[in-house]
Amino acid sequence: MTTAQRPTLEAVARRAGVSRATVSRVVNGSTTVAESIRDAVRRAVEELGYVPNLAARSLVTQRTDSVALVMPEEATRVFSDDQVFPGIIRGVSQELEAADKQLVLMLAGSPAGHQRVERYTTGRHVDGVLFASLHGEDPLPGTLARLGIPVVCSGRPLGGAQLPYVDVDHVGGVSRAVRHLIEGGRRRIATIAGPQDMVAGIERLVGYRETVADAGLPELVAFGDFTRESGGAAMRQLLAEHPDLDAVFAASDLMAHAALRTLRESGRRVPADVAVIGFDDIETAAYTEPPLTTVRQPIVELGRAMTRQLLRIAAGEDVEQAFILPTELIVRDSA
Amino acid sequence: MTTAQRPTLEAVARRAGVSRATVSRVVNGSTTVAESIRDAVRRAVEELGYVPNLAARSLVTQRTDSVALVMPEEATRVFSDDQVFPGIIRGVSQELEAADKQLVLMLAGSPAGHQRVERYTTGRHVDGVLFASLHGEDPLPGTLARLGIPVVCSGRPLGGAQLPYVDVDHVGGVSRAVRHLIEGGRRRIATIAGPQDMVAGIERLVGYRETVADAGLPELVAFGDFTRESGGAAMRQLLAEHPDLDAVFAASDLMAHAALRTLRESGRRVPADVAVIGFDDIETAAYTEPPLTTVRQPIVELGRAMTRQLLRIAAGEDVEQAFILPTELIVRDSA
DNA sequence: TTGTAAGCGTTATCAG
DNA sequence: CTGATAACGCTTACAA
Repeated sequence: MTTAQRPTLEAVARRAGVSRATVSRVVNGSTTVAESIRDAVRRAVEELGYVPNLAARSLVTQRTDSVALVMPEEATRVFSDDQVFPGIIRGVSQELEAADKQLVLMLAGSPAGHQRVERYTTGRHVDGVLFASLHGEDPLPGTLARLGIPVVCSGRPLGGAQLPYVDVDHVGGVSRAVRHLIEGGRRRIATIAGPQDMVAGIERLVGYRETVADAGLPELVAFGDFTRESGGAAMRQLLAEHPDLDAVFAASDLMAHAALRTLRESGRRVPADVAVIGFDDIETAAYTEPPLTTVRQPIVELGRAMTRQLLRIAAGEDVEQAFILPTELIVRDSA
Repeated sequence: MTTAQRPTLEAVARRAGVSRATVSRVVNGSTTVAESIRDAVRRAVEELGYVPNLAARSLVTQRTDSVALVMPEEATRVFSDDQVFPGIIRGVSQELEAADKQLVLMLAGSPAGHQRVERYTTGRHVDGVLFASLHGEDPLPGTLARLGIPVVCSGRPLGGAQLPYVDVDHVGGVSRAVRHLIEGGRRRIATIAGPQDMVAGIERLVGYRETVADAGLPELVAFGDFTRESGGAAMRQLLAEHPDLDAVFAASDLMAHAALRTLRESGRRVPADVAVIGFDDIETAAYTEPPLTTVRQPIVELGRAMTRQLLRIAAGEDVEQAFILPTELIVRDSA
């Protein structure tokens, strides 16, 4: 260890011939410092390569200038080629950078991981916590909120907790997609629904159900968990149960992708025999065979919006409990 | 703000009827504490819901128990459906969790972002820094190493710095792939190379060049930047310049995916007319049309290996400068 | 084995 | 506008 002693405020103060307090003021941009002294301090900081010790600072300010982003991990999908989580990370990261805060990423898959997250976040080691897409009714967000720690979730928290969240308009997007199928003359429209322990899975199914019901069409439902593998299985099940289906809305692009392949293997042409629409608009969607019509959700923007809300809460502002971003139907060749 | 005063060591000490030092010992697992006292302290900790203040702790220990993972961001590919970066994040995260350290994620795209990273990491706010796939000759890793801050890179650092790194066997993997093409009777084997300011791009091209040269075959090269879009353009260029090519090795699966589509649009059949092999083995590879033969790299393991090396360095151990993980050819239908 | 006490590097509160 | 000085919560010699 080349313990190149880092310069402290003290060192800078000596060099600049002022007190620690003054250096602190300059470093923190206080305006009540004489021009000449400020310059001298700045020079000393520069020459010594002084960088504030954040631990010392946060010990007294009670802030850490860091924010945790908690993601469920067990699901392989977190980092499969689904771009949802990476997109959120990116949006969060952008917004945090603008606010000069650090992103602490926590994957909470295993029970042990979940405990770790709990200990860390309840321990006030971060100024706020962002939850990405929870499964089931996780009590942690509520607990944190009760402790006064700023929290924002992506997706309405299940279990009825009144926590601020940001989400996309699932129902509207799905409804738009299903209506597109109906307008295209489809009458036996099936859906490959997502997991029913996640808001995204639940709401997209609601959107499907409402829309086919409004049109007086039957419900043809199979379930998946957003992954390709599950999508393929669900598609096979649908074909077995309803060989005459003429359209499928899949609650994720990955499932839609697998459905495309399953349909091809079963001898169906897309979209001639069966129209397919997905949800997400991942990059792959434009490259499937045929290119996938899908519902785009502004995922990076979702991450940014979550972060902005969190920072506002941390700053003591009031924010609306729900913040919903629009979705958009991207029409390609599959429907 | 429900400033529910968090209990401090002091509070626990009072409650347990011992000194702060003793509580500290128990909390940190010192063995030199009497059984009975330990239990009493544990109970007090439990009852008060005490969680150590990390800032205070790191102020005295000079450790932060956190590690930074720096990734270039400007490239859209960081969070496109390329699974490289997410995979690394996951591996790093797993290993860090085992070591009970936090992951601080830093995207260093813009010059401003890069500066932020520099300030933060040189400021010793983390116990070590992991660099994921740098572009060009970034001086930062070397600077940090000189400051005595543990550093590990993914991929041999360009510019000749003697820094510890972990990488996969690019050359071996590509060589294996190209030989597979040759064994399949291909003689006009082209490559869509990656960016030449990244080790992965450089080494994969080297692997191609060496192998075709050994076989006395011509070099047919076009460049991309690992993205789908660039892969499509490169494929078109190759077809224009060498309409008689009978195989393509693309330095990334995304580029291979786009090549597949471009070949189809040009009326070529894969693999009948042109065989295609990619690199990465992203999940999508199994779902392309036709399914993509590719070189698999153990990307999560890469993240884990980087982290393990970093932790060893931080613990004062010596580590080998290069740690290379094997790659594997996954044969599907495209070649 | 346990307690005392001295910092760790900042910021914040007062005087001056 | 500037400088002492007291926290902030914890670890760690050193004593007892």
